[in-house]
Amino acid sequence: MHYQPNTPLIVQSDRSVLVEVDNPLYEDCREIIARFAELEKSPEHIHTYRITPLSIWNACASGITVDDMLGGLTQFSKFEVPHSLRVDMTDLCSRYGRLKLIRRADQLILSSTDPLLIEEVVNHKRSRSLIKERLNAHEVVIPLLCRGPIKQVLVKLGWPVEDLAGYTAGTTLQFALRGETTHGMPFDLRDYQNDAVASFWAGGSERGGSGVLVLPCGAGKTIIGIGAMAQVQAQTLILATGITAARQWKAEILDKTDLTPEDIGEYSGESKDIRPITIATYQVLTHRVGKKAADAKTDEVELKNYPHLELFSAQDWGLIIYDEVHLLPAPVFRITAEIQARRRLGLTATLVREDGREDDVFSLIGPKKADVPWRVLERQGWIAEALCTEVRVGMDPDKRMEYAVAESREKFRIASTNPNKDYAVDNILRSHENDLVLIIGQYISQLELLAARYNAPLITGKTPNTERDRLYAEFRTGRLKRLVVSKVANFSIDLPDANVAIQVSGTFGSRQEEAQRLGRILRPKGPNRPAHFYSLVTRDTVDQEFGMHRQLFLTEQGYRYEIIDAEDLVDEKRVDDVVSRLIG
DNA sequence: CATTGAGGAA
DNA sequence: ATAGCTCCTCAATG
Repeated sequence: MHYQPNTPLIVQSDRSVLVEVDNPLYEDCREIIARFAELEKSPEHIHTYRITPLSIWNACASGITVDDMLGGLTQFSKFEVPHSLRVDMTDLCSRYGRLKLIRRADQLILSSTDPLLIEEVVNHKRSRSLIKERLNAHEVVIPLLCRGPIKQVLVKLGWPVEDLAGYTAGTTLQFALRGETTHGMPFDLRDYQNDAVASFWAGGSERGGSGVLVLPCGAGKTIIGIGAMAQVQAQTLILATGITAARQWKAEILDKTDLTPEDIGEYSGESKDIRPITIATYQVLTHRVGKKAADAKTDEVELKNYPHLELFSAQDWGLIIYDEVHLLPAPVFRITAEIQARRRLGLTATLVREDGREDDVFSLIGPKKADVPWRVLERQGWIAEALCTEVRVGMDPDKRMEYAVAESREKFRIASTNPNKDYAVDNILRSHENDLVLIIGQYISQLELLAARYNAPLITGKTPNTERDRLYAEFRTGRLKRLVVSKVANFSIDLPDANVAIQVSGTFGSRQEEAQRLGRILRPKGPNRPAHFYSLVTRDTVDQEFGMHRQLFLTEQGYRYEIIDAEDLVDEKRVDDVVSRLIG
């Protein structure tokens, strides 16, 4: 029976793992367990991670063995790792790859060395209908079109399939990466970018060529996508979240490769241009015709209602890139199930989806091939060091009364727009007078007040694009030092970088959003010039609870929030003096 | 024929 | 579990 009082972990048989944050070994420990466990809760002192089947299988797919996992737990665990958990994890790991999809002649075959498992698949009512014929005790034939659906079903039954059936090459498109950009800057993939491309491609024609790469904002996801394209050398379909992202892809491809504008088409609401490299928006693909709200209650996606999905078979694509795979909409899952013979690359900052379809990403796009933790890039100097602070603000008695009697959805708004947050912003701004500051929030009315208070321009969804560009340009030159932005900050790619972001309100617990917003300030600022991220929450309200949930993802990435009380920000100067000075 | 704005969907 | 944003389409403007 071993006992190590000074290590930070408590490992429990219910697959939960508790980590002491204040332990000196915390950092080392977190880096190891984050590879196969998901962070569930992150209050001040003890964080809870959970080992899930999917987190284990993703780890297996990125090359981590059960010995690595158990070794990591044992190294940092105070008490002996429960025997039942060892057995449990060993079992889960052994499930990955117990079923394999292979191709023989023109047939797609599901095979296993375990005849009982084949028996189970043949008999289960969910998988039965996807089987064409039984060959022998170890093999069944799957119709070519069921390659996606069988994987989807089996992962839900607890049997993740390793897909070794290979890919069609697609129409060849030869191009080369440039040694320097159009601006004459030397260009080369960074080491971690090369590694990411290599892990996507590893295993050659069968294993390599489908999967998800998890990378922080600012790590150069497009560059890695371009690296993968260069590896494949075939016509490529790229799916992006929006039209700005699509154009960003085009600009990057033109800048970093010898492809010309004629090679690249945009398929969006505005233009339906199909070229050897085509970049489409998720939105245009999910646009449907015919029946409207009436059939919305059925989950079943009728492909004929989505005419633009034909884009997937419009060309003989050799690679399909899914940008921001955690946002992939349902109809795109549906069509992706049918094109499993095409190489697929998913790119994302987080595998977590708020809709819980992580297992479909796993089955249909592919398992996680690699991830690069944010803190690792920070240490290498590719992204800025960030200091995150949660500022807890009190609420005045009259507001507290209003809050107490309000409906639950009103409570959120009242707490989020607590007027005392303004004073906290005053004080934060005072310590960042020479910095470029973004003030980000969720309620337009709150932002209007703040914009007026600091005489700073406000950008919302209805700000015309020309006006946005003008303000962005001014902010970039530094003539304009503070900018108030609404949720546009979550989408707009050309939003300039700042060193300071102050979040005055945010969406209900969205980890995604918090990550996006922190990403805004992560461009390197030089040594000893950290970026600052402040998140303002109203003490003892739902605002504080939601704040905690939003922070989960960043904590998982290794960021630590300092918690301070707004009252401590106030120094000898009166708040009113500060305000008048800022406005005047 | 471009640009602009309203309305709807997710 | 909101409010907000984006992108779609269609129609009206100059």
